[in-house]
Amino acid sequence: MSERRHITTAIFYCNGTPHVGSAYEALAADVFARYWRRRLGRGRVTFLSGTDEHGDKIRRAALAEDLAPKVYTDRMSALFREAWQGLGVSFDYFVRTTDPIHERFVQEMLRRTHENGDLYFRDYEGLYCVDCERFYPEKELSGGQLCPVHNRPVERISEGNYFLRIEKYREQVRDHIAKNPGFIRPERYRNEALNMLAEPLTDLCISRPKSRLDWGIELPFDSNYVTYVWYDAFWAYLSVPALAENPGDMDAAWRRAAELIACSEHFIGKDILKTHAVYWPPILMAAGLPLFRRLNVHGWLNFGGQRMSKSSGNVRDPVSYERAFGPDVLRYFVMRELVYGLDGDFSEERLVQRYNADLANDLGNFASRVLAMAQRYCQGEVRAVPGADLETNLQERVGRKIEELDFKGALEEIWLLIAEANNYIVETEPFKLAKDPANAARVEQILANLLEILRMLAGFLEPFMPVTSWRLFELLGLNPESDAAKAASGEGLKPGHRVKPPIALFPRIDRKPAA
RNA sequence: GGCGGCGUAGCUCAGUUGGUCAGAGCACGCGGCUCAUAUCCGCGCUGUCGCAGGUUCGAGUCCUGCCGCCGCCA
Repeated sequence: MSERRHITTAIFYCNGTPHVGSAYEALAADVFARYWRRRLGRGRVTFLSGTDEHGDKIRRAALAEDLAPKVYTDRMSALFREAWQGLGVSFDYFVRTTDPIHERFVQEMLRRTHENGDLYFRDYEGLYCVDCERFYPEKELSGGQLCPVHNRPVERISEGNYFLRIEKYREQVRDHIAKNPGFIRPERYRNEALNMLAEPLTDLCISRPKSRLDWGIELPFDSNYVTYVWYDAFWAYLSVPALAENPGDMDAAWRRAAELIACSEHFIGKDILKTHAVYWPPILMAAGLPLFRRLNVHGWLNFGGQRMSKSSGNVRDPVSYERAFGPDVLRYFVMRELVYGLDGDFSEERLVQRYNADLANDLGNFASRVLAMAQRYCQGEVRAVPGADLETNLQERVGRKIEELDFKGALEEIWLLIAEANNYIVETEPFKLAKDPANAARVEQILANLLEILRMLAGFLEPFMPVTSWRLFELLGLNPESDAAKAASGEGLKPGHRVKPPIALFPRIDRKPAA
């Protein structure tokens, strides 16, 4: 089958540093991407993240530090890229909206949309909030002339601008959502989207006059204007990967973009549901492209019960957690603790609890005791063919849960296997049998089975905990690259294979480390 | 103003279409084992499932009202 997936995180607006909330999104998308890579093969999956670098707010932030916008965004964008890399986020593309390739693609899109006749020019006068980068109708303003979001004065601005006809596509979009239950998920967000599409839409203003703001992509048909930042940013999902293979051939790139969007799984936060459920589909249609495959909407990550945000000052640097607790720990925590789609709470105390209970006591200790026994009773050698009676459909159950975005449930399934395996040790008592040489064969069989379970665990864990998975494969004397792929298949350990002595993968944390 | 969600053991939460669903994990207590990171295994513990009514043979599970949080739209 020619099934493909194009998985994207939001294109992060880089006027601030990455925090645990944005990391959560990148991590969820990464688990999903890693899962599909194993399922479909590397060549059939692309995974993209990136930064959104145009617009007034960025220009002002740069100005405040006395920097040229591009110099400023070079720096900010690198922070995101490095943070994701530090967390093991395995993107294939990290797209910057200031990338010349992206800009070229956006201009092509503008040309096509213009030719299709869905752009028009008109004068517009309204009350504008610089921070929101949008106009407000008078009745939405709070306290007379204040922006309802930022509580600061709006400016009256009159200017000609280009608009995109989106009301024209509203019925079509609504039908699509109504007829495709999985298109927006979880379902609560699908219902909200349908609600938003119940009333007529105001056409989207997609330009800014250069006289007011020149930090943007120039319209190919009017050099006095640049695109509005939102309109530009959506296309980061497609621009660079579409042009990557055929830098010179716009028609080929356009066909590639059509393929990519049709298999796109967007991961976004609920704050940008409207832009993605209501605006993005008509924008695509106006450009003559198919719709994306799915929108996967997640909730907020609170910190100690409070909304995590730059303004409340409780943002945390996600990478510092990896440094303090070790690789994969933040990944494990947010995937295991939070229900995708719902708001969740993040706290260091919970993280330590999870770490000790699940990682140190269950997973780490299990690996340790199995490898120790293999060493002590079999000199680190596999001496029997692992039993065929081992759990076989776990693979399927875990996979289904990941596809449904039930990351928490998938991990619970995996931990059930650890519990069963621990139980198996208690029931069979290999450490007792080993005291009598007559039981050697039985002990060797039990250990072969246990090592095989460890091997399967290493495979199941890879999407969630890539470093841990890697280490487990190494401890098992296997090659993380080549052997990981067959982890869950029947190709298990063979007699004669040697494994290594245990190391403490997750040392218990007795006191809170200074993070 | 309109629409929607949430409120279940000390803590964090699961709970499909109404009938062994009153649950899981953590924490706590007792017992077992000693291969293992004082880890593992077994048993136990606490709840009027926000409040008040209603439908039903039977309701966390449906309906109404109320209280307390929180979203979205306008």
